[in-house]
Amino acid sequence: MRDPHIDQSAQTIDLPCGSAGKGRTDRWPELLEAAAELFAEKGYDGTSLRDIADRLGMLKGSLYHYISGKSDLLVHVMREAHRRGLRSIAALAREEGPAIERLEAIVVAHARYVCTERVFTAGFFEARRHLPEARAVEFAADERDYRLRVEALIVRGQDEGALRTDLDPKLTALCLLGFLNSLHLWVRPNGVHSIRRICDHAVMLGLDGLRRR
Amino acid sequence: MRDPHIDQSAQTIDLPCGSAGKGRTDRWPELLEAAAELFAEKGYDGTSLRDIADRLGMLKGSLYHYISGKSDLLVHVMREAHRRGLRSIAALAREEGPAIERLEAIVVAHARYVCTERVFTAGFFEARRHLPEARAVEFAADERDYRLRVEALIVRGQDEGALRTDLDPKLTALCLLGFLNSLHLWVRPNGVHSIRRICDHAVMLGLDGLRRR
DNA sequence: CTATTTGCCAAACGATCGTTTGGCTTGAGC
DNA sequence: GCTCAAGCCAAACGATCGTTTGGCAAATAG
Repeated sequence: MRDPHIDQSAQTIDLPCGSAGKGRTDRWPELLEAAAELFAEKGYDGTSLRDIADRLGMLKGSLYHYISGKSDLLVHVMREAHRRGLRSIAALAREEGPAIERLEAIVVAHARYVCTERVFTAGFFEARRHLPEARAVEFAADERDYRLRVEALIVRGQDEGALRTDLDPKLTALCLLGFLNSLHLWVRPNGVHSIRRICDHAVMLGLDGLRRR
Repeated sequence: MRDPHIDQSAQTIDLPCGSAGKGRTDRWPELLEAAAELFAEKGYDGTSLRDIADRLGMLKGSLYHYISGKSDLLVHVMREAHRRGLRSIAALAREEGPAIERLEAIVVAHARYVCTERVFTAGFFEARRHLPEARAVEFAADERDYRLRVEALIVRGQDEGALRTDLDPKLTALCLLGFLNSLHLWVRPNGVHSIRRICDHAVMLGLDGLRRR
């Protein structure tokens, strides 16, 4: 069986399917979206291949033309989530300028991504839970790198006099990122609060604090 | 089959088992702890009754002397989590005194509970996902009540001049509680950070903010 | 002592799971 | 027109799931 997805380089942003064909139907994007959506909604173990196939209007056995197995979808959901947001957000941590401004930009971008790409964010964390250790390391390095850069920004913010010095950089980074990564758990797609306001409040809670100055 | 658990009033703090017996083995607490632990670790659908029975050293069929079915465990895990912490934490929101002090007390107590009772907190949110709508309303009312009280405290804190007035009370309460409820996702039981320090940082992030004053 | 209940085992049930196989249909390339 | 691969259906596989049933051994009550 063909499997153009497994070996696809994580560096490219091309669709995992090597569809250079012209008029052929290729439902890989649909499959990926359906898998992420169902994983986010019902969990990995709670989603059967039949559920996914139903959403595409096909039988579960037919999915094996696109994937090598159910666990295969986990990796691709994570890669897609990774591709859609984490990489570009992490890039913000590498730019220059005052640390406090970089932190603000990161918080806003991270919050915006988690809120707008709710499905893939939830799918990402759901997938990570069920990924075997060997597969998880592929993404763990990037996450760790991202967290360390935020940590470094906090340290630099302290040195530059913008951030209070009585907090532990690592613990603070964990709190901040943990908070941002949990937004998708309660933010609702068509909720009463606009994403813009949610991002504003994320900055207020994360950086400014609630206390009056 | 007996089922002393289903009809047990949610008001008492007695163990769900009516074990007035003297020397009998009654492994209900073990069962509850094992279920919560496995649900938190592997998820509800990822945990089989055989997994739970194995941890107690018995066969899966034997569990039906304690429960009426697998979904039954969900309700009991949530009730236990509810009993252990949420009720006492919510009580803090009803006490008197300056709003800002009440908020601080709530944040500390909530963070401490989520960190110390990691298993039942994770089990609580895992259980809530898989609870049928009809069962979920039993707990939704308490959660909503708790959130509304935090909201009211934020409003009062604004009126008293302790909190900044440019934030939306409801959205802020959602952010704050969402942050606290997500601590269990990355806090590790025997991690390098003490619970005390984690609580301190939760207050810093949630109330004081990171910026230097 | 006997009678009854508790706690658990042993075995089986139907249902559903992920996965495999073989074949049909359609459209592209030569 | 022929060839070949893509895309999907149909049917089956063994494994595991939650659940039920019958029964045995020990402890309790009378």
